[in-house]
Amino acid sequence: MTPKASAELPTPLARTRLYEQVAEQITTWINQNGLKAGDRLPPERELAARLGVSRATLSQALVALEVVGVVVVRHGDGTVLTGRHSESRIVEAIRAHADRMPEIIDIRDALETKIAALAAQRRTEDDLVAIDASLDAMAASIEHGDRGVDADEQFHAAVTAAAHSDLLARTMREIASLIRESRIESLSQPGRPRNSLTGHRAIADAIRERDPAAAAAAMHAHVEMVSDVALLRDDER
Amino acid sequence: MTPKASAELPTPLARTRLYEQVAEQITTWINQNGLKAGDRLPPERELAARLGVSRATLSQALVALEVVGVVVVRHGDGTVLTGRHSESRIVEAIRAHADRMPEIIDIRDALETKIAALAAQRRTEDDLVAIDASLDAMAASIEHGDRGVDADEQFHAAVTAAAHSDLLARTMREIASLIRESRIESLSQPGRPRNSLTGHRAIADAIRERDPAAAAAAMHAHVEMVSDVALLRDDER
DNA sequence: CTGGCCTATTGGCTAGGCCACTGATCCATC
DNA sequence: GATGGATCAGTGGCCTAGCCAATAGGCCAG
Repeated sequence: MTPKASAELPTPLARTRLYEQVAEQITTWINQNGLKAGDRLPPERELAARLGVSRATLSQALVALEVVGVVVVRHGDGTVLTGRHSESRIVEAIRAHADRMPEIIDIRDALETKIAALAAQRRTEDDLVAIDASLDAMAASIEHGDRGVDADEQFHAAVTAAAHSDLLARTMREIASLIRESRIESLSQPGRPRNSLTGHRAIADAIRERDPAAAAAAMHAHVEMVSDVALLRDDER
Repeated sequence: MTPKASAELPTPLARTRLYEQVAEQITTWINQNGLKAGDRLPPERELAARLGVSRATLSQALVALEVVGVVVVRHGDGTVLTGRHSESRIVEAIRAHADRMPEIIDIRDALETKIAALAAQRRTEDDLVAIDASLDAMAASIEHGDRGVDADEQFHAAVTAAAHSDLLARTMREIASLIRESRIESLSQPGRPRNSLTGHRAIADAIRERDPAAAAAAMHAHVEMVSDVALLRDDER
């Protein structure tokens, strides 16, 4: 059988489910009206009527959008749009718990310490150049009275790159936005940026010397230092 | 503001929607029964009845699982499992690179070492009981000439729970399937299960003694030991 | 101004039902 | 024997109708 089947005649036929179309319509509507994070969708009953579908179907569409991270449905309140469309599930879950700063520090410590150690073992000359550049950028930034948030991120990114581990890098990226928040808080404290820079230099030196243990220790100390701002807000740990 | 915030009163309250729990149960069930791609879920009517929810709710759960890519629901036919489970983007990316065993070990070392240290600080008596139970299970399993893969996972899960960090636990879960592969490989080597058990005991003891440094060291040694099977296949590290 | 209470609004979930699709089987036709 | 149509059981798609539960905001007593 299947004599020729030359041309692609069979055309599997795109069978879409209603909820998919509804979800599509909703996102389109959102974009057309330029709705932003925090804005509310109409009540389910109304929206369902307006779209000409049952509430059950609309509900499925909302579940889909919720899973994808476009909206968050709040019982008794309504359906609101989320900002950053697709953060990882991890991040969403944590953000929901609000003040998880201690946990963020924990995982950051876990990952960055290992990253520092690996960087010390694997760094190339190019990696070193990138790290040094970020150090200079931070120094200059502080000189300008800036907090050096960007340069700080740049440094950690450079070290992460030097570790040459995709998995670790990706995982760091997943929780990056969470870390960024704690970073800003920390660097906002007086004198913090300069202390942070000192910590960075110690880490960079250890990496330069290819000393994994020292790099890990320096990074650990750095993360600890950076974290106590969080401890101030939440001393139950 | 933030008057005291002493005890953990606020209790953000984990409000989960029913469909989420249902989806969770289904995936759990899938894993427990070792269902693979192409296998079929029971009919909606039956499954709904078995789970004690309405068909509408089950349908929402299926939509969620479909969006995440776990299953594909076919009108008139049934619900079938797809290949690549609901693995995170990280996992997918890594798996694409196939032999990333070394990286898996890196991140596992990073996370589990920290988890062990935290567990030593935070473990409750209940945690200890769970850990000991997994130890016993593994011993019994080995006695039966088994490889003790399940008990091994149980142990690590118990330790992770003892660390009391959602973020860390979730991240571990994200890469769990990756780790599982390396685990099976390792435990398949002759004598490995017994060595592994010894390592577990050392970790458990350190946690019992509330000695974070020792726990971290023991876990690190354990991960290293477990890993050299990977090194055999890939010594470029 | 605080705290308790009420109520309208809005989502959560269920029950039950009919329709549409799929696959297997049977059968008439060629 | 092969082909194509009809049928039927099983399964998902979607709907209607309705009650429950959470939220926010207003009102009132202290």
